[in-house]
Amino acid sequence: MSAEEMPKQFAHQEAEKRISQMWDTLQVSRGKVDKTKKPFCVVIPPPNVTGILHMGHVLDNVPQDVMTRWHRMRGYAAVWIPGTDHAGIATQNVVKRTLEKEGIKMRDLGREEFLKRVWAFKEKHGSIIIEQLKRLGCSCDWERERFTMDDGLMKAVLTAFVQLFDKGLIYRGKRMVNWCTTCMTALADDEVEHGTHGSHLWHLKYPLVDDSGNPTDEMLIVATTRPETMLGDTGVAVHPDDPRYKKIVGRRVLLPIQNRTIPVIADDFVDQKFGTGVVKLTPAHDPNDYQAALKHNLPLETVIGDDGKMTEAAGAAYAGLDRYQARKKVVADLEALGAMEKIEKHSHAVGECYRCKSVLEPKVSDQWFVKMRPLAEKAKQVVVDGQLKIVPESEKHDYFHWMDTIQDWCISRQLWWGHRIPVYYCDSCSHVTAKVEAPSQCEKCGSSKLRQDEDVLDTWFSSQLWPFSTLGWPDKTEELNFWYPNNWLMSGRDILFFWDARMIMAGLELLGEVPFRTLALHGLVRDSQGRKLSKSLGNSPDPLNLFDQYGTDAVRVAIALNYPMGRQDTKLNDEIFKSGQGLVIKLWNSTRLLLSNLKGEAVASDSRKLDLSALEDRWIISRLGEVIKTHDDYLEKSDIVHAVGAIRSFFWDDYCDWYLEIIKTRLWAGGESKQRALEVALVCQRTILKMLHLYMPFVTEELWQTLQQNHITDAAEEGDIRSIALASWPKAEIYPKDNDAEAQIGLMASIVRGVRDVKQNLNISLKAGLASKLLFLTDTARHNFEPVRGVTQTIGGISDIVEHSEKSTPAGYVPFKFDGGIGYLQLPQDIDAKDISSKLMARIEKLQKTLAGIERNLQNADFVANAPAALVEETKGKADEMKESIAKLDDFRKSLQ
RNA sequence: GGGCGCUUAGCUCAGUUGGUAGAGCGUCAGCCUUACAAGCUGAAUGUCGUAGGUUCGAUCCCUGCAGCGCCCACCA
Repeated sequence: MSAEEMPKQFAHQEAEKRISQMWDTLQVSRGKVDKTKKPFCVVIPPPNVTGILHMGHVLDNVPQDVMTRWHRMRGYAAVWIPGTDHAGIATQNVVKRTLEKEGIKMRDLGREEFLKRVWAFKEKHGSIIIEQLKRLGCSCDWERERFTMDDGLMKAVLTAFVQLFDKGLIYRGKRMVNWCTTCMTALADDEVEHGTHGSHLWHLKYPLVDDSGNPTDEMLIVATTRPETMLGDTGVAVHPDDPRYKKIVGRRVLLPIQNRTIPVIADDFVDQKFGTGVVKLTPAHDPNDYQAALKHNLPLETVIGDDGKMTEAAGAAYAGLDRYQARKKVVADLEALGAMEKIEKHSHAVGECYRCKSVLEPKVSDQWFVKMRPLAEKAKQVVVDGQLKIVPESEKHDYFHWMDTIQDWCISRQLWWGHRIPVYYCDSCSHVTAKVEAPSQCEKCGSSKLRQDEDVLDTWFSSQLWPFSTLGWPDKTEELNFWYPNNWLMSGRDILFFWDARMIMAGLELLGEVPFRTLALHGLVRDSQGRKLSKSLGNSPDPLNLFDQYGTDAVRVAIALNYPMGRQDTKLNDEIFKSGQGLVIKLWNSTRLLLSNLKGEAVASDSRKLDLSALEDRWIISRLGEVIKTHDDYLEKSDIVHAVGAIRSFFWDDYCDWYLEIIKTRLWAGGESKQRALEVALVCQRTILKMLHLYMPFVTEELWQTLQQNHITDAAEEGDIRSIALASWPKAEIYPKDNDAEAQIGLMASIVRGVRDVKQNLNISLKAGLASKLLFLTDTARHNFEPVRGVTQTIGGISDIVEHSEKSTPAGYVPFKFDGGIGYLQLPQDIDAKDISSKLMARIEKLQKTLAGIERNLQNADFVANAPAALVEETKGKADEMKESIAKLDDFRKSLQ
């Protein structure tokens, strides 16, 4: 594609597809074990296998792609491993609902048949999210794609279970767990979301009974938020020190409706100040009550079943009723009996299922648990001693707190879709064993009557192995040896505990080493009103639509520039994507400018040996070296916002607005000077493309290819030029820092801005070539000016510049301030003196205000005495300069009258 | 209930050895200047949440308060 053919715009839709194919062909994202290189490994947070791409994925994956591409270009043996998660509850529910639409009930189908359906569903939908990640431009090694239930990972999961089981870190126990009546499974504690609900506090009257069991007139009032559970009450508790109730401890009350008597016990878990200070005890349906019942030997009465409907034990009138219908009926029945003292408004936190949002029931059942204490200690230590870095550091607080207060992890789920727990029970001798391969007979008694546990493992049990299971663990593969620990992991801070923390514990326990060196956390994206993105609100933009509309590069760079690092969340709006698109266009057009000046000629340069005889060339090259360094320093700290921001402002402000404008005259003039300008400009352009490639892979590849086709080469290039993704990362050190050039161009820019300011204010055309005089206040400024005299005239639209050494403002000239001096611009004849005068007055007043502030400081003896001498000097200088400017402006204003 | 974070221009947010505040967007004014009007040039705008403290000097450090948000938590 030559300059003449270069389209005016980047046709992103067509180009992205073509470029993706090219990358596939060149295998740019293939990661290979190469011991001559440094390893770099990132594993993707595996999206749900049946999921579709949403903004959360974009947020997770853009920085991972940036880091992977960066390391690849820097010569690391980089690999980014993709894959998907079987997502137990979520996937099972999706398939279950799909079947229900066809009138098929999961339980009727049976376990085996149902699982066949889920696998079929997975085969059909599993590749969608992977294809979408490709569209996002993710440079994953697609040949290494894994699935948490593929054969290798299945083996890893079972091995992990068996190892932990054999170490005694996994045990089975009867506990009160969180039960979802919709998903019909137990959940771990952190799978519970707490929502505050407006509800009521019902005060029920339980009559005390006399010795022969007959109700008396003495009433005990109990307060409850769940009146339906009273059907399963097996006791009533008061605080042992509560003077109101001390004397009734040990007596019994009559439970209304059920008409049985239950004991009054004393326990100090009761809060005397809450409600009436009397707590009804429903051990089967409340964790506190359960603990109290264990202590006081109270029986369990299960009145709510696994499906959320009342059981037979609730009584014939209630059995089969939904728990909320039962609540209404219990309240009505108690009122009819005169057993309702009062009903108060009350709001309280209720546990909800993180998957289906239905209110959870506490339920006593046999479940499998992981002992977390010993694991947590180690996991905490590696962060304390810096083996594992958490970015931003502020997240450490939450991490430590979680580790400190950790409870055992319930890992068994009453689901079918997942890794079936590899535990075998012997029906003959009751021996329990865990094995990776299903045993055919009991290892203890030889019996063949073995039963495998019915439950499956929590999805997160397999996810926690991801950083090493994807590398082949438990086998000792060369990948595992080379790429473990991973270098960097990015995740939303919402899964810090679900996933990140558990990977750390699992990695330490099973491999004896941290799973990754750096854990980078990001906040969430919200809509323009600050609300969470959700399907139900309809405020979640479909990333694929955004890719179509703005181009994938625009979306990626917009996200990078607005990245919610750490704690803060980021609000999304169309503006950021539009400005991302603006950057794509700017990049495109800057390349067009250079190519249109080539006229098809090849430009072979060597970025190590540029002819930098022109000042502006020295300047931009100096700035270029600086920005590479700045960018890399930021990325080293995982600070993607400032990293990409540094390139953006270099590209737009320094390179486009100043450098390209300055060299235009050389480009038009032709000759040797033009050739040198092109060489320097193209070195910059190519370097900018490389740096922006991390963020905008498609358009930079397209432009890179265009440069290649135009035979624009760099002898210093060390990478594979067939794709920019394989090219070598720019080296800051080959671009000489030039402080003089920076000071000189800085001075030029300052004078030009002053002239433009005057012209704009006086409604003079920017092109009008007016004469100017300059009064230098420092020798440095005088010295720095000579080399930029020509450029200043050209860029500033100044016909002639002479030095002015007198104190007074020359007649017919208007003064302006620049860094290191005062300039005077010749005034055209035809200007409105009155208008200018008032504008000047306003400006003078503003300056005087600032000056007053500075002088107050100087007049303060304490400041002069205590502040550093250099600062005092600097402040004095500032005050003098400002006084000078004010005087000049005022002289000029007077001269107009 | 406990812990943490945030509060800076109209909006979204930067701002570390404490020295009188910046960007992008928006607004206003002027430019179709032969890469880009999705562009260029310039301008306006702030008691840096509030009340104190430390200091010569506080957006920055300390304390109280208010508002907002997040995480954790078995108060029926």
